[in-house]
Amino acid sequence: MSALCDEMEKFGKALGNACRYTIIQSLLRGRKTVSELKDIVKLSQPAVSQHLKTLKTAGLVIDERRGQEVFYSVNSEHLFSLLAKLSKDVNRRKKQ
Amino acid sequence: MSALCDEMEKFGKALGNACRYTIIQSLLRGRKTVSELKDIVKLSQPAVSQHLKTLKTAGLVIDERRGQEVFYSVNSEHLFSLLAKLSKDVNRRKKQ
DNA sequence: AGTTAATATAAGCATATGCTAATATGCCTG
DNA sequence: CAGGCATATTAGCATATGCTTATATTAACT
Repeated sequence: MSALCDEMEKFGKALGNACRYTIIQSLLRGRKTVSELKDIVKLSQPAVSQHLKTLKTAGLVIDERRGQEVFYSVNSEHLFSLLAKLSKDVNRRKKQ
Repeated sequence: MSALCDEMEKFGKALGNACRYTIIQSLLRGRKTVSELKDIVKLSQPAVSQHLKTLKTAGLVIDERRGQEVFYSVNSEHLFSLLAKLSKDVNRRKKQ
């Protein structure tokens, strides 16, 4: 399938999990460390790291190390662009 | 997790599969029967029916029987509302 | 260098997902 | 009502996903 389809598939998979959706929602309110996210979603640290890896692979989050902590934040540009593409598709549909 | 989260999770899972995404894209261009969709995504009929069931459960498509055929089309209202919710979340994020 | 804190990675396992093959259901037509 | 389509459902299986536990990495501090 196409590259866009691939992108959307990753986007969907990222969104298609309650924990990851919660993480994105949290990060939309401001960047957070892995520990902070761990407390929010109430999962083990490795589980959170794994979810963050999935989100990063989907291009939805960005990580930035500060000393021993790693801050995660949403990749707004990419998120915007995905939403824009989706909206475009939906809005230009033929009426039935 | 919340009902919205649940809704988004289903939305994500629905989108998070190349075939289902292709099906939605096709349906956005007009309603189609299961057979037509089968030819488009090049999967077996049962596989397509199963994907359609997933999409229906997520509220993304509507089915309508006409004789022995069943026409599927996108549930525009729900799709709009989901996209609107997502966009709202993304747009009201705090700048960092 | 040794220790501790924060995070990442790996291995293992249970459950979920996505297919196929087989069968059931619903609708039309003779 | 028998036969044939179109679609749905079921069972079974292979692979993917999401966790846990254990271990590795990276950075700060002494």
